Amino acid sequence: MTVTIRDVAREAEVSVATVSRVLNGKGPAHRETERRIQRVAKRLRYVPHGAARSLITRRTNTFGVLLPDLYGEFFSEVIRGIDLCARRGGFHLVVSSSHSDRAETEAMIRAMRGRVDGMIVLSPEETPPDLDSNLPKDFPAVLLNSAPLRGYDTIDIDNFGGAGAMVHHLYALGHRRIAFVCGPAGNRDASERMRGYRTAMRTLAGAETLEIPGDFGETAGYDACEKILKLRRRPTAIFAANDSMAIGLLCAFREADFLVPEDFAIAGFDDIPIARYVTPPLTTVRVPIAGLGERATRLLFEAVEGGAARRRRMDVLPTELIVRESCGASPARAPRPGSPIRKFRQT
Amino acid sequence: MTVTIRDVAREAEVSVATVSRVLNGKGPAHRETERRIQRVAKRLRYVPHGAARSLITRRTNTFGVLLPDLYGEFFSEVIRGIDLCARRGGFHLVVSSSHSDRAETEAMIRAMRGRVDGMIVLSPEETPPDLDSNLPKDFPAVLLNSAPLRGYDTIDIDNFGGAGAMVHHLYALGHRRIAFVCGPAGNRDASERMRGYRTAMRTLAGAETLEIPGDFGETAGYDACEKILKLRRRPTAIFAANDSMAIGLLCAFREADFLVPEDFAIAGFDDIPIARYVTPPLTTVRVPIAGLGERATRLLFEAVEGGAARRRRMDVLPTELIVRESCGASPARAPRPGSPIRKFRQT
DNA sequence: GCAGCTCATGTAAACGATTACAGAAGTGCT
DNA sequence: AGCACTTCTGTAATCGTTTACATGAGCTGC
Repeated sequence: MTVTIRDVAREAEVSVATVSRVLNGKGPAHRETERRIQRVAKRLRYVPHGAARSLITRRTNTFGVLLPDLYGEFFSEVIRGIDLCARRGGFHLVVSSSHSDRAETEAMIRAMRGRVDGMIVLSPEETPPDLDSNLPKDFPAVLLNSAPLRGYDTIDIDNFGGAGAMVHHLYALGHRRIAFVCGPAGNRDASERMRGYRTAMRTLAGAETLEIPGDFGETAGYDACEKILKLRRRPTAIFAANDSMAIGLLCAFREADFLVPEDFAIAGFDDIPIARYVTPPLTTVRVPIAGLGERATRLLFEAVEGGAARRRRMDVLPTELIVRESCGASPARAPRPGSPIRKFRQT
Repeated sequence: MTVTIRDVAREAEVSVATVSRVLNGKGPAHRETERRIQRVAKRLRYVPHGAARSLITRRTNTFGVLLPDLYGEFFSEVIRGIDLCARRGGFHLVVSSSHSDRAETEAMIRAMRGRVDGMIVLSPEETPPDLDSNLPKDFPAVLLNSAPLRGYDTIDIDNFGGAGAMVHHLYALGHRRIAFVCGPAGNRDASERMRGYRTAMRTLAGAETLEIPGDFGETAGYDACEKILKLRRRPTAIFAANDSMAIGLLCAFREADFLVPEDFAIAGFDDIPIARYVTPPLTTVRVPIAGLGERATRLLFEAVEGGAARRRRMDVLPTELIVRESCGASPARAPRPGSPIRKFRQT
């Protein structure tokens, strides 16, 4: 049906071995034969069959990436980091999202065997998927945003420290009633951020805790606003467990005609690219998202080359407090005289 | 090295054929044998080799997706649509971004042969990549956002019509000097949108055209603001060729203490998810982004099943004008009395 | 005139699965 | 007994490559 190396060989009146050698530039070949083979291959539109090739070479030059979901800027940035680094090493990517169904996730992992040389698994769940029973022994894999798992490299973010830093920042600005909009239950990033929030709040004199449920989506932030406005004793600052929810909050407060940061300080977490472009620009905790993907990929390259004996790594990437305007702490800008916003500020 | 079906067969004291049958649930098998094989397979951590399997079955259950770049919300939405539809049909995805280098793009296309059953190629360039010489004859492929290419299904967006609709909307709001922030040169979506802008402007009495270069990135929008403020004769409305640039504009005008929509009306194109959450919510042209991916995938399924004889399709998806607040035309909301924003509005 | 070399090419064995076909064993029926 | 039939299992071909090894031709140098 489709044209194979045999067809090229027959047409060019040589053996398949010669065709293979010529097309891969290995071994010696007569100038004339070479040209003939190239010409025939082009005419027949011959494209080598990847599966067949990687079956014999035991190399796919491909990495697998397993994500919980492809939605949102966070994941797209992670993939971007991975892709950048992978292509630099001449590798392709198989991306699969698993929709947080455990059985499906593990089925996907199995399906990658023989198609990829290594995997990056982004598993935000509290307990990482069972790689051991779904992958051959010593299969190179790196876990992202995950609890450590023996036998595999893991990369984690300092969610705990980042959340603590943000709480201290808000406290230093004079806020005492600081609400926290939680992430989804069972999500490790979410629970670590919450733990950071709680721990920090406990150490601060006069700090009043308030936790509002959420799920990392813009809508959850939007809904949280309503809940907050119903309270008798409203918080003065709201710390969302991620930027998407913070943006939802921003939007909701604007619609309700409240001002940020004057009426409420709002902070996020992640520093997704859009965060600096919203109004007001979002104070947040920067997570080196693309860097995360890049580092994972580098580790994976090491794992693929290093073999089984290699020592596993367990990195925790630092986060960084990014102060913009949504909490009222940015360095004062001089308003253009006579601009409407100036009057507004004087109100 | 890694465990194969032979190892399982040997350990379970049966032939490889039996192991294959049992593990795939095909053909009859003794209860006892079945259990034994399952047990051995689990103990040995046997995972079938994808390449080997798909070599003989001539099925990979995988689609390839070729993107120009993984950056930004647009592409992540497209992939999401594709993924959703593909997984519904039990298919995986190989995603590759090609960084707008033609040679690399075509190398990627070739590399997919034998690894995927079909491809979706998102080629925003003016001239689509040369699929014919890089794919076997009759290889199923769908082109997205592309000029029609014979032999392949193509899906396009009504960029021209959408841009025209936006211009008419702005004109109807009283704007006459309407600037357009262009997309990157050589990009088809960008040039079609520009063509729509120009054509519409030409038909409208008193409309003054102004074109500012751009590249679809937030920064380009940001920079466009500066250029506009330097003009003696400033436009009253600015139509950005995509939402990212519109968001950059929003941010820049806010920093320069101008008001949107009071001082400048700003419109975008795409309706990326974040567009309704920025301040003010962005008036834009909705492109059914995820739907685009979904439709492409459905076509691809058809192409894979339908074979070569199948008639190729050439769809153009409609766009929709989404009126929010960034052009001042939204249905008036009643400001909460006494809210600071109210005073501000009266200024 | 032949060993020894290089160069160009062919032969055939992998790689790890699936599956058509055949064979063996058991059962029921005439 | 013999036959047909079912049920289970094994043998071996196959998918499309790569590559170790063999082969043969042509050359050099003695």
